[in-house]
Amino acid sequence: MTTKTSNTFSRSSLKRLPLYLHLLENLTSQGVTSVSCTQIAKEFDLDPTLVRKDIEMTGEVGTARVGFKIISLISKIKSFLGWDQQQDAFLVGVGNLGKAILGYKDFNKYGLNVVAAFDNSPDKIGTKIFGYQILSSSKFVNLAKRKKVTIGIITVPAVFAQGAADLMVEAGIKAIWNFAPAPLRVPDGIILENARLTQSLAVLTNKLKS
Amino acid sequence: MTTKTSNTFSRSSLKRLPLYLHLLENLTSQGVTSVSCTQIAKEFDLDPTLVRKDIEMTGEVGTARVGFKIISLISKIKSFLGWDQQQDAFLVGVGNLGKAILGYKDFNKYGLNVVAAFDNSPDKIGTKIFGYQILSSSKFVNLAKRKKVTIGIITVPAVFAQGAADLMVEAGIKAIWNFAPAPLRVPDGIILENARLTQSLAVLTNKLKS
DNA sequence: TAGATTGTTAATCGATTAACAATC
DNA sequence: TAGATTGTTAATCGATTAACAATC
Repeated sequence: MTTKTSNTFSRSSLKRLPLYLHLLENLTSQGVTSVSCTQIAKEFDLDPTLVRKDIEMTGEVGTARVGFKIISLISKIKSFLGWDQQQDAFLVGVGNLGKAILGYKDFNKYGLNVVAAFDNSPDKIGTKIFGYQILSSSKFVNLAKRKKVTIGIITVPAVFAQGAADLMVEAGIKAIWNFAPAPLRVPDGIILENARLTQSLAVLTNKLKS
Repeated sequence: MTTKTSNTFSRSSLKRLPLYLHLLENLTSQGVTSVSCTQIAKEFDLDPTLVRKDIEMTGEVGTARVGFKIISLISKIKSFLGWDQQQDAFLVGVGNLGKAILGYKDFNKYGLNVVAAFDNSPDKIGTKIFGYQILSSSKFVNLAKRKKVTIGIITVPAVFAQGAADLMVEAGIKAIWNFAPAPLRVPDGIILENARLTQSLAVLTNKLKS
């Protein structure tokens, strides 16, 4: 097999990997050392072949009749997701959701290292939240360039979201994790990942109605 | 066309509707009264036919050469998503994320009415957060039954998530919105919607790595 | 009218599932 | 060895896109 140059994987596959990872870590803590696709699949009501293909994507190879070595599989998934090393991130918008993210220390297990938080409100600038000194958004671009920050997190209200995204693009940020319920326009080459709670809620409330 | 008895719609379609809704509301506030699928599609880089099918799902019909009446379309989408009336919800787990949800007043635009919040920690029980009196989890089942609450929101740490879900099922809750990064087991018939931030983050960090 | 857009059917594409030989 | 499981190829399924007649 030749190595693909443009590795683009399906969202669906990518989103299953954290589930597997969680299970694998639980199994490890129980002393289990190997696992089969059949077992993983049963846990999440998936087809074993699907799990096998997801794992294949990470580069891990198994052993017939035995399955996969959990320790090795965990490390392959982490490295495939980029969770084996942390990327520096700046957060813009210290409202309730912004605060929640600042307070969630586990993100560093998921490749994310929030290093600074910004806001426009004079009430917030200068205060400290979960150890983060809140900075004025006007300092964003210079600081992000200087520190070569790669990820921007947007937790501002919808109307300010595009402005925040523009700042991030200007600052040379490579990926934006957007929590604002607004459609953002970013240039080609900038990775944009929307984490819109209302979309998830839409699925729930629609099903509830039926 | 006969009316389907078991209306189950694709997640992908359902998740696009809130995007359309947001745009339509913006257009309305600008005084625009009608819109075509082509316009909507362009806004989100989608195929116009896809948008047309999504809209068809809501039951709205358009006019050839003119498009759709925005006011009517908005109301059809809202009603299709169940956002034209609110469902009562109880939240369990008043950590950072739980607080953020309690503080986000806009959820009532999305069919969700958070009426009470619960926690296990004696430090939190009895305190007030964003106007919500924090109650002991031990009161959850009785209160939820009495008030006929339909939605449960789980914002506890992963290890307590299954316990919270079990409480909710016992209390006769119909749908669970789960923010804990743990796989939950619920009986058939209970709607489970996972809002897992780590899945979204996985897509972002993987792309960043390439 | 002319032509943009709807509504609808057919084609394509990609993800999931099934089948099966190889293997430990 | 026997048989469970991997790795891989083929079939299916569902979502997206293309094609096109009807219509305002």
